[in-house]
Formats: sequence, C-alpha cells, structure tokens
Amino acid sequence: MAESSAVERDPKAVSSFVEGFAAQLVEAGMARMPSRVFAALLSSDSGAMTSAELGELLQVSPAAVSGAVRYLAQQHMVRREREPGSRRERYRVHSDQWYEALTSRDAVLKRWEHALREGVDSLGAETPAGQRMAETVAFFEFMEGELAQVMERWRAHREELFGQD
Amino acid sequence: MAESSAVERDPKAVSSFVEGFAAQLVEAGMARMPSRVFAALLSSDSGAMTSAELGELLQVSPAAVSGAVRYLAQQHMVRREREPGSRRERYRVHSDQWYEALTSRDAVLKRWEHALREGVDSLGAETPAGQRMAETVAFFEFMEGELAQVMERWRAHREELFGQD
DNA sequence: CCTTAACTTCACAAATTTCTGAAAGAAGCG
DNA sequence: CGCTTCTTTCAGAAATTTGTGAAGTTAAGG
Repeated sequence: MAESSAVERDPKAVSSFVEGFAAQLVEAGMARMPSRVFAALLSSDSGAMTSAELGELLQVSPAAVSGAVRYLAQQHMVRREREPGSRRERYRVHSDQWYEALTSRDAVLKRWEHALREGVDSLGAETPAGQRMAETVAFFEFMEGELAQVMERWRAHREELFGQD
Repeated sequence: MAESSAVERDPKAVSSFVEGFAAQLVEAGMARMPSRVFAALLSSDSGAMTSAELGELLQVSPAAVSGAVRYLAQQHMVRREREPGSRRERYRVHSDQWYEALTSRDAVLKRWEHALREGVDSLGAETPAGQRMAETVAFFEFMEGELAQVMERWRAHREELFGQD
C-alpha cells in the first residue's frame, strides 16, 4: 500500500472536507473554483500540490486550475513555487500567511476608505450623511491600527501553543 | 426650492457615490442589488428610506428592493422600521451598527471554525494537514476574543472623537 | 367588512459568470 | 536547437444568478 508519509488518507474523508469547506467559502463570497482549490491545498499533508494533482483531485481541467490559482495568488492566499528541476509548478498555503491575508484584507479596507472619503467630500462634510461617512472612515482607520496589534499578539500566542515553526 | 433639511443635495453627486461605493462592495463579494441599496441608505441624510424612495432612486422594481432589503436585514446591516401610521416601511442604517456587523461577521467565522474542526477530526489530529487546520481553528478562536475587545476600545475612542450619540 | 395601499413571492427572461476543449506559449532536456 | 512537458489564453457552451411583471398577502382606514 502506498504509504509514503505516515497515516492513511481516506479519499472519501478528504473529498468530504474539501467540498464542505469550499462551500463555506463560497457562501462567504468567494468564487467556487478558487474555494475548492484552496480547500484542497489546506487538506493536503504537504500543504502544496501541483496543477496536475489539483485537476485530478477536483476533477477539473487544467484551465480551471490555472484561473483559480491566479486568483488565489493575487489575494496572497497561496504562493507559487517553481520546482527547480521540472517545469511543474507547485502551489502552497503558508499556514501562517493565509489567514492573515484573509482577515486583514488591507486592500479591501483601503478601497472602502477611499470611496467613503469621496462620499464625504462630494456630499459635504457638514451634512448628516457626510458625518455618518466620516465616522465610518474613522472606524476603518482605527481598525487598521488595532488589527496590526492583534496580529502581533497572535504570533506570540501561537508560539505559546505550538512553538515556532 | 425644496430644502427641508439644511444643505442642497446634488443628485449627480449622490448617484456617483452610490454607484461607486456599491461597486466596491460588489468587488468584496456582496451581490449587486444589496450593495446599491445599502450605499443609497448610507448616502441619505436621514439614514433611512422607504421602499418606494429606494426604487425611485435606483431605478429598480419593488421586487428587487424587497429582495435586497431582506438580505441586508438578515446580515444586520439595516433595520426595518414600521412607521406607526402608514403601511410604509422604512429601512435604516444604524451608523454604529453596520460596520460592526460587516467586520466581525461572527456567523461566518463560526461556520468556518466548525468546518475546520470537522476537517481535523476526519483527517486526523496527528496528520500534518490536521495540525495545520487545528492551528487555524486556534487562530479564529483567538480572533473572536480579540475582536470583541477591539470593538470595546472603538466605542470609547468614538466617544472621544464625536461625543456619544 | 370592504377597499385600497404597500410589500412579498413566484415564474420566467435576460445577462452574467463559469468551465471546458483546443491552440499557443514558456522552459527544461537531450 | 529542436523536442517534450507543463501552463496559460481564448472562444464558446452550459449553468447560475439577477431583476422584472404579475398575482398574492397583509394591514390600515373608511
């Protein structure tokens, strides 16, 4: 029996997790294929898979994998790795990296801030609507600072729990 | 000139903000119509509009407004208000409430946690994949606690900036 | 208790999104 | 330097999503 690492992996269990977790991501607003690819990587023991492996596991075409991976890389949820020898590419979840990307979502917050600031300007800072937006902008600014600190604390907390990587 | 509150509202400017901010929300994963309705409410001076007003401003059918508002209410991003006399209904953004709902997203985090826990169980807590997921679960647990505290601090900070409502 | 105004639900049409197959494009290896 | 292997791009088919019109439901007001 092919038992390269340590424990048996039941394909049924893996697939069940992949599809279940992907569904949650979809419900949270992520497109289907990136969700499935991401869940698949998360469920792999090495934390990395090749394009071919992903296509095989998820039963989709190389094109679909390509599109999903491009999206995930843009969002900093996976990292591309060229394997030195072969022209194969591997996609990897950096266990500590992906949830930082997922929660902070700096770019998104920044764009919201920007749009809201424009709203304050164009509607007038002294109007009730303008004031409401100004408050929201203040909230996002505050949040950005706090989030950075929370992530600091998380790293410390994580070392306590698991030891550093 | 109909100037009931205080300042002139340029319809062009309002519409420009509404569509621009809605586009940002769409990009972050929210459906189009809820995004537009929400942006419209945010841009109104009173922070509340009737179904008819929304339909008029956004040029959509009552049915579309109804669907969008149902979604927003479920997400706690707007609150329904029955006007005592008329059978009209008003939809309101509670300026301090909506961004809390938007950023914490308790329900979403809880479901992710649940799905990941199932992953740990079904793949095995001792496998590398299981360990990676366990770490992620720990992260979400940590985050929940921290977020609550951050929101506390925000409320204090907000009073400093704007005075209590 | 009937009328009327407002909101909701439902089935369908239109528009958008998503995935595939095929062809073109890189990059190692002989 | 050409062959081979893997990845990306592109056009189109299929499926999903989105918004409308029309009928249905609820509740105020006469």
